[in-house]
Amino acid sequence: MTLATKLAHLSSTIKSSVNAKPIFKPTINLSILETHLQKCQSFKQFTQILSQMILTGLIADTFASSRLIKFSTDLLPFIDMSYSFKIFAFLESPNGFIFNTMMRAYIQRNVPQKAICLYKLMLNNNVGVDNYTYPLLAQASALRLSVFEGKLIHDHVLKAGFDSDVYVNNTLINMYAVCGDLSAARKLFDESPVLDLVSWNSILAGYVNADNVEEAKFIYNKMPERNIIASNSMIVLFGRKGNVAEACRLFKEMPKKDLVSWSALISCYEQNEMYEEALVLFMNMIDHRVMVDEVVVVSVLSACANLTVVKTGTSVHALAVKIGIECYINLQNALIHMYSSCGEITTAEKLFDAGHNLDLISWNSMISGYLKCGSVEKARALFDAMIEKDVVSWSTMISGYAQHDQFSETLSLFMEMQHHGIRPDEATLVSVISACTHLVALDQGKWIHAYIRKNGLKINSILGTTLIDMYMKLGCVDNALEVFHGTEEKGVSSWNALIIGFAMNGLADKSLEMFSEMKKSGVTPNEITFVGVLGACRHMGLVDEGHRHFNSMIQEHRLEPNSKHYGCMVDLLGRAGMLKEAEELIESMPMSPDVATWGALLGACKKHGDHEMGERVGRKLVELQPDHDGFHVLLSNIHASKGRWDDVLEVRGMMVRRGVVKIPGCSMIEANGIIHEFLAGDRTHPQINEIDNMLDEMAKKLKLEGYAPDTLEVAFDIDQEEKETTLFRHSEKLAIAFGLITISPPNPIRIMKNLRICNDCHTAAKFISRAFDREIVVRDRHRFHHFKHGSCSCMDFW
DNA sequence: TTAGGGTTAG
Repeated sequence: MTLATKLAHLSSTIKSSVNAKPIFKPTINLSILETHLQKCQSFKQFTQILSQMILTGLIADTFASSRLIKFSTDLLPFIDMSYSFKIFAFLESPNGFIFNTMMRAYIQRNVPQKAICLYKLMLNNNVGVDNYTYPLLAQASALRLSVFEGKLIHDHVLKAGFDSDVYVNNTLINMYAVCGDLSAARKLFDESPVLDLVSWNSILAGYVNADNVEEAKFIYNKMPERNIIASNSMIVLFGRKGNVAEACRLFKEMPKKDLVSWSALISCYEQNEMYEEALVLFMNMIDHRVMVDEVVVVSVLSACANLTVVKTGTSVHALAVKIGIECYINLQNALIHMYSSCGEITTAEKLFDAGHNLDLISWNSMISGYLKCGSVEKARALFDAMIEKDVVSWSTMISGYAQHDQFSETLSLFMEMQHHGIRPDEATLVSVISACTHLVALDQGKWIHAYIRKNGLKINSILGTTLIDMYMKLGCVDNALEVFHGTEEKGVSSWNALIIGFAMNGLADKSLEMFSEMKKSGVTPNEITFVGVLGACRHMGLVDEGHRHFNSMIQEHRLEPNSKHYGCMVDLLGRAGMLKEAEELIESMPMSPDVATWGALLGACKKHGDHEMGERVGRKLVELQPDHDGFHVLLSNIHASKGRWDDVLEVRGMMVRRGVVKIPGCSMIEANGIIHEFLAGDRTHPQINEIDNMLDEMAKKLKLEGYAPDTLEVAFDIDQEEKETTLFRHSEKLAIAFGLITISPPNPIRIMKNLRICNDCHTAAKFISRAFDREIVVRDRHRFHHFKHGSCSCMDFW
């Protein structure tokens, strides 16, 4: 559309929109126009001025119409841009001034493409461009992030001969920098005949935003004059790069600081997880009577959220109200986030309900707040109510499920996320993988690993650790190793996952080997490392080596052993039959021994048949934790193994009186992507008949192999044959039978049990692995058992 | 004659 047709088209619109018949005789002229416009209070008054201008013909005066356009686009908030454009289009021959004003208005409203269109219109209609036009065009290209367009503008600048105008050059430098073409920006900067402070700041900003510390430092050091904006940018850059010391040094050296300087350093602390320092500096800032605004308050609130200091957060909130900045959307987000992070969900709820036009961040904060205080359902309801969700919303909800042990929901929500085409990030995948681990969903876990590889996602230290942990816990040692070697940033946790994983899988020597390799590579072991190392010794029965590591932990690495480490040692000694030493170690503990430690000793008593000590420890334990099912069961089993059925009944009676419910043994197995669960004696599985047949076949084959049921495991006073039947319907055996039917060789049959595998099932599994020539992997509450050719990786030491 | 401007930092 040419300008002429455009004008013709629009002049009819504008004529009908203004009051063509003013009540008063039109009196307007150039000398009073400015006063009228300044006094103009409403759209109606404005249309009266406009109609008077049309009727008097004043509109044809370019100066008058340029004032009209300036007021309508910039000074009168009740006139919208489309109306201004109608006036503009109505003008017979707008000059360069008027074009520039319109372009500026479009750029301010973030519609740069219209500014570019106007420029084309200018060229087509031979409207003279000037040195004010090009900075606007450079800015428009910068907003559109189009170097292509920016280069064209640059060409026009050269042709039109404005290349020695410092404004023009500065906006072009900025355009190149914003669009990421730093070499073009630098070339222009180096070749520009005119440079001022803004030129230096613009090129510096380019390097700062590109995180190019070298070049930024070079420019900063060469600047003819240190200016506050440049120093502020450098603080920001150092902060982003984690170089807090440099940022601090620069801040201290600055002869003059402004609000942004303080705020930059506070945010630097906040970004580098130095939350306390951020708060201290903020207090300092207030003491120095520096003005505070909403940006710095947002940083400070985030620090409060991370430190969960709701008291400080509340006073910062009060300050925000006092200085009248609480209406800012970012501030509202920060407040809601702070309160919900601190567990003050009711306060967060109030702000959330009262706020309007709150953005995604607030919704996400509320979801995580609800999850933090355990209201999974409320979180889900809010999540479902969201019209727009981002990856954070999905990840928050997904990890919420995982944190509340709702692993099936974790996976199904992840599937839904995929369905919506949302790309998961590392945080999402960590939760999903951990859910796979808990559900023994190896196929799904492998699928996610493949997804990571296919999509080229970076395996950072946390994600790597989660994957290693999954493969180890699912008995896939080789895959775990492969992930470990493929992880670039190996943190102490990556090593830990490997050390613990090897130990768990019965490869204690590998575990200890890794430990020395870890030390060689310069990674400092932590408490968790020693849980793995001592665990490895425990699984192998390496009493001396265990002692050595335990002592080195204290003497060499200056780590304080916690109850877990003591528990390991007690278990190690106890299993080796050194019951006396184990009991002494418990008594020497600096902290009061936890139930797990006593439990380890109780287990050892049972194993070594120390009835006297077992009873003593057992009674202590049931007193210590009267609601714990396992200890009652263990105590009653000790009695049962001695055939003391009266005592068994007494313990069982105690359990009934105390309302202790024995957690039923449950085995899980994944087949074709579906998780199947079996309880002892379970007959609910749809393929129960086939399973029954397989159980019969198993029984026959096992008898031939010489298997004898270990009826001592059945702690009920029932007859022998009945005991054998009960034994043969243990959940592990049901799962193995099901595995034999559904999982084709050579794939191993992988089973997870919530409790420890019982003696008889352990023996039976060994026999089955030989009789059926199948590999069986059972992960129980404690560790792994890889059954192959009639023996187990734990070498019967568990 | 009168009128209009650019850039950077938390």
